[in-house]
Amino acid sequence: MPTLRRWLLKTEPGAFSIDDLAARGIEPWDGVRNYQARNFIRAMRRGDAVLIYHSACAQPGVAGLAKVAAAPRPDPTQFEPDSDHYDPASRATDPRWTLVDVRFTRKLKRIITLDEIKRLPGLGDFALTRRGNRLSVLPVTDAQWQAILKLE
DNA sequence: GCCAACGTTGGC
DNA sequence: GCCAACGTTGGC
Repeated sequence: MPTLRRWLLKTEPGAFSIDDLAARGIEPWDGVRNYQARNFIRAMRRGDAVLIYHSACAQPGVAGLAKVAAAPRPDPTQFEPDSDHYDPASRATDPRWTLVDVRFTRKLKRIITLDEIKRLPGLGDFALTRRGNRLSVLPVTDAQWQAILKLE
């Protein structure tokens, strides 16, 4: 039995919020165009647990929980000329960008804010609270996961 | 809307 | 391969 891992996915709620994910059930997490984030996506496995994080909004923070619904697969939007995420340099024989399908688990009772998370002691090295943090997909340790959810 | 951080691009 | 310019992210 492989170890299930934990991740954090950012989304701008103005574009796609936890409520949108709740309504959709499963959503292909497309449009990630950063190599470090992509490499984390490629490391994901079906069943991995995910924190859904609202960014670039009035109250940045963790809004809900989800799971990786299936193994990573090529992001089809990279081949769609009309897509904002079109990448003319990507080849079908060797797709550059990858996505996972994300399944809604539940919405938190309240937003656990970035400010609260920053104040947590003992988080260790955490990409979310690192200076200049811009990664939209990042790993979460068991200890970080538990410390964050304990705030709910 | 501002701006710091930081990834990417492209001239050389 | 260097590095300045540029674009994007995201907190505030």
